Amino acid sequence: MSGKRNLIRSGTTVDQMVRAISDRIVTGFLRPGEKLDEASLAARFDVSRTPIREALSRLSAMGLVERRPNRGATVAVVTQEHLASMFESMAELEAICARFSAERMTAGERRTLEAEHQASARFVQLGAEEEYELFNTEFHTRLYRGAHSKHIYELTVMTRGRLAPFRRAQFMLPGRLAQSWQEHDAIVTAIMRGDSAAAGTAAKDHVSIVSEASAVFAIGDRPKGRTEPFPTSAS
Amino acid sequence: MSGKRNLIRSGTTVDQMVRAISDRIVTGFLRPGEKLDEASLAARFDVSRTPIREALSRLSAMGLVERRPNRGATVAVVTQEHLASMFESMAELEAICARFSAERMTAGERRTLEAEHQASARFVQLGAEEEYELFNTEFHTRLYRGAHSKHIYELTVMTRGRLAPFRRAQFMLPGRLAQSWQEHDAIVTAIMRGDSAAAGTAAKDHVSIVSEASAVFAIGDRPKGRTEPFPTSAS
DNA sequence: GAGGCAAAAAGTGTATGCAATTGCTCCGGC
DNA sequence: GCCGGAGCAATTGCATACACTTTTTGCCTC
Repeated sequence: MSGKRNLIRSGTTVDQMVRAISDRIVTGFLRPGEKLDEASLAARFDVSRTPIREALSRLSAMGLVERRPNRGATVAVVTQEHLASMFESMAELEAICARFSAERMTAGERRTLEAEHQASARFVQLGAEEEYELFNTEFHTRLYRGAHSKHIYELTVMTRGRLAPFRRAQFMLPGRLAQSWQEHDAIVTAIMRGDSAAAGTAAKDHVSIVSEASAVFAIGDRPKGRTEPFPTSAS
Repeated sequence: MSGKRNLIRSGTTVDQMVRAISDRIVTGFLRPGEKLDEASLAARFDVSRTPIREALSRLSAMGLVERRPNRGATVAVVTQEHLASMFESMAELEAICARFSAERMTAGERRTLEAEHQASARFVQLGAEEEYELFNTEFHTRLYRGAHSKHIYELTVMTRGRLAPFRRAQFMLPGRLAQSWQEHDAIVTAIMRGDSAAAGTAAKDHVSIVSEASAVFAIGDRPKGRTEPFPTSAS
């Protein structure tokens, strides 16, 4: 009743539903294991069941909800173990990307990577977390692209997307910005040297540290009812 | 018209459509880049557009078709490069699984792995390709499970599923059975020793060789109109 | 004759209604 | 008192109808 969808910014209806539902899951408004009734959701957002169904499909593919035929959908229960497993995978994937980047990046790609990385030092000095976070995403994307392997890229981006809800607060920790830059520096240096092994381990360590900083934010541990909006797409 | 769906064995209608369409893609009856019109497909299989749409969504998630909003779906064009990228990813993923298996498998898992592997030697002697192929799938699944990392497992199984259409003929090559067993043996030996590095490289090499044997079978290279049935699910 | 605009046709996206499956409750039997 | 089955309610799956977007086609203008 209260959900007037013409207020929410556009895109196809399904996209809106995906955003709306994933937001409610990620913010803890919908608790893990909770049943997602199609009719209720449709009524809640004032749309028909059709886009809800498709949204649930997509969310299922994203790993945020689980669907069983003829039995409806529930909010995915992400255990501490599963979360750890995802971070672990992320570390391995980033390591692969870094290794491949060290071997395969073109001269131009290397130049840009290094230049942008050096430029980001400014954000660290200023303590500009917002801007650094933005750069950070771009930095990693550059690494994924540099691997020159479309499928690795897809796997990595997908995994990052699944992890996005859990890593929001990583730069809140004091000194994290400077440390992150140092870790990036190790990766960049190794890549510039073409040292794939070093690049791989540096990348893996980088993610592992982020992992530890974020592990506290498992969905199940979050208090109910948080409603502030934030982007769920990791871009 | 000709598509009597009550003859096709059961499961939900969407499942049938997924099977039917993916079969037609994989057998080359539907060519890469070809437009998939929802209405036509619905008429062809004598169902409504609703399950067709959901099937296309799933196939899109599987990577077999590509969808663009408001512009319909097309059969995914898998280039030689993309295929190589998938095999490369597969090699890396299997390497990770093997490494983790070497480190984390329980005593029971190791015992079973070794026992089953030894038992499979019999299939090699007999030249029982069918049975060996079945065992082979199970062997690799055991490896993925042994990594004790749910997300790595998911990524690996997903990638294997995407590759399944392209690796059918790998055991047709003469001597491939025996060679495959030898490669498995190297992996198993390393895992039993707990030598994760050796297990990783052995697994990577194993996949790389399979990759070379299968690379010829890119979808684009296949003649049109092949209709013999074969399983599309990699189980 | 070429380019562009507009209207119609084709096709996707969404809504609604009906069929089928699941899970539950209630009744009867052991 | 407990277990099992039949009927019923609730919910998902599928079909059909309608709305909107995109693309094509044909006409008009330059």
